[in-house]
Amino acid sequence: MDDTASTPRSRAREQTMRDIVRIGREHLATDGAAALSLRAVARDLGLVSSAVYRYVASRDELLTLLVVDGYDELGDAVDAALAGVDRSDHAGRMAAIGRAVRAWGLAEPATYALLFGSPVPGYEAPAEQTNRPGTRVVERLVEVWEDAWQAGAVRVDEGAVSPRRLSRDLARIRRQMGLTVPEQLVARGLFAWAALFGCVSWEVFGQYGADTLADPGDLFEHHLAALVESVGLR
Amino acid sequence: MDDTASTPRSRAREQTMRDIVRIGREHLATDGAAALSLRAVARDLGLVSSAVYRYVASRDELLTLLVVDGYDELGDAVDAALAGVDRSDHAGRMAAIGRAVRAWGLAEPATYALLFGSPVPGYEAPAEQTNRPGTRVVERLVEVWEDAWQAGAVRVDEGAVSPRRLSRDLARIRRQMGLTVPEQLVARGLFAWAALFGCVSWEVFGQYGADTLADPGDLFEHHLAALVESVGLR
DNA sequence: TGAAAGAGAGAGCACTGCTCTCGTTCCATC
DNA sequence: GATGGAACGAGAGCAGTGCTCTCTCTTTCA
Repeated sequence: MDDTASTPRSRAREQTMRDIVRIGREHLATDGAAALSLRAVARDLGLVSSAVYRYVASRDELLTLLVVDGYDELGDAVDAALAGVDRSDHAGRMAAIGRAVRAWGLAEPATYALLFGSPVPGYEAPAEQTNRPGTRVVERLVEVWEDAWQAGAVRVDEGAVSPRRLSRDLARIRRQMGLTVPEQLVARGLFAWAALFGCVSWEVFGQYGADTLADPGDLFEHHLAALVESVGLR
Repeated sequence: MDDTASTPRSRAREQTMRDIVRIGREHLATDGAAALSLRAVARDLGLVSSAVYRYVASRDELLTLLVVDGYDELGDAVDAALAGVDRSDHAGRMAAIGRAVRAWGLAEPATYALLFGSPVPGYEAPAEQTNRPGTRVVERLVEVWEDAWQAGAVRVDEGAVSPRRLSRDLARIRRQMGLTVPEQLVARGLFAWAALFGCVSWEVFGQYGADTLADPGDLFEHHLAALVESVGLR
């Protein structure tokens, strides 16, 4: 709590920081990451462009703020969705995560694109700020699979994965995350993770084409079934 | 053949157009789509910026040229990969398509991002120019599944897909493409299509993290097995 | 109370996409 | 074969961008 050290100036500063992120998100939503302009944010803020550099060192740093903000919002959405599903309903929990990701991606396509679309050229999200919020979703997925495994609700080969090089990597991941699931399930989990976001991206980015599907949500439910099946949940 | 109507000027024009696309691709590869600058292309071409507007109406039109060029190169890569696989080896053909997409994506990440990553804000690829080259890969995939189905090499539910709204869409797609495969396989095909590109995007866009895997190609082979399985190929 | 730090304004640099005008060069048609 | 028109390249210019530097004024804290 540094409320104790709060002066009028420091409070004003925090408010301005919040405003910058808020306005930045609005611009991101309307114009996309490539067109995100510090000058335009400054204008909306009623400041001259140079003044915002008191708060944000560069355009890239603003992007980082928006990345962290986006990951957190997505993480919160997933957590909220999971709150309504029984812990023993593993397939239901996995589907809930998928639906939450899809719903958030469709609601915030620009932020979704910033997080999961093309990397912004010349910009690398600083790992120390984005790693933790950025792994919230996959952590939840892993939790579901681990729960399901321990409940005996996963049908999967238990043999080692080939080649040995991959098997070593999967074993290390297992160890680092403290999992009891077999290597095969780690591999299938990585597949389901990438495939889930592939399905969502395909829809958010409009790859299906405009008039192909009456309601893409119907197809997504079908995709979810395939994803649940791919990790062997029953 | 409009070689007959070829004048020195028209030939020079065609050469300049080719140069613009070539230099544009170089800039795309080094700086990404967002940083693609007509002025920089003009400089490399030895022209003043306004002169390139004689050839390309706008930055967006240059993007369209690069999109078409990219789709065609990817399509050629997939066709070349398929040429080496026996027509009756359906799983092998599907895997070959996947490997070709992955290899091309890793070799041309900027163009891959332009085609399959975040949409460029304010830019919509004109369907009449990009539709045909843009559907070459999925057409090949569909061919493989259709072949496999007709050879009795697919294990899939034959019942109608629910809900009825989705079933109607899938039936229409079946009809429009002249397929004999059941609706369930169309749905699974759409899943495999999106999931395949999800797996490739995850790798090209660096979502796995830098030091997670010794050779991501090993994991991709595992992903391919899951994809083949997801459409019921045997 | 006075020095230090924070905040905003404004000018400026190099860059962008794009438009307009101006001579020059080529080419098809009379 | 001359000629009018189209194509071409250059250059200036507009409005925008990220970012830096300097200047002034205000707040904070010792």
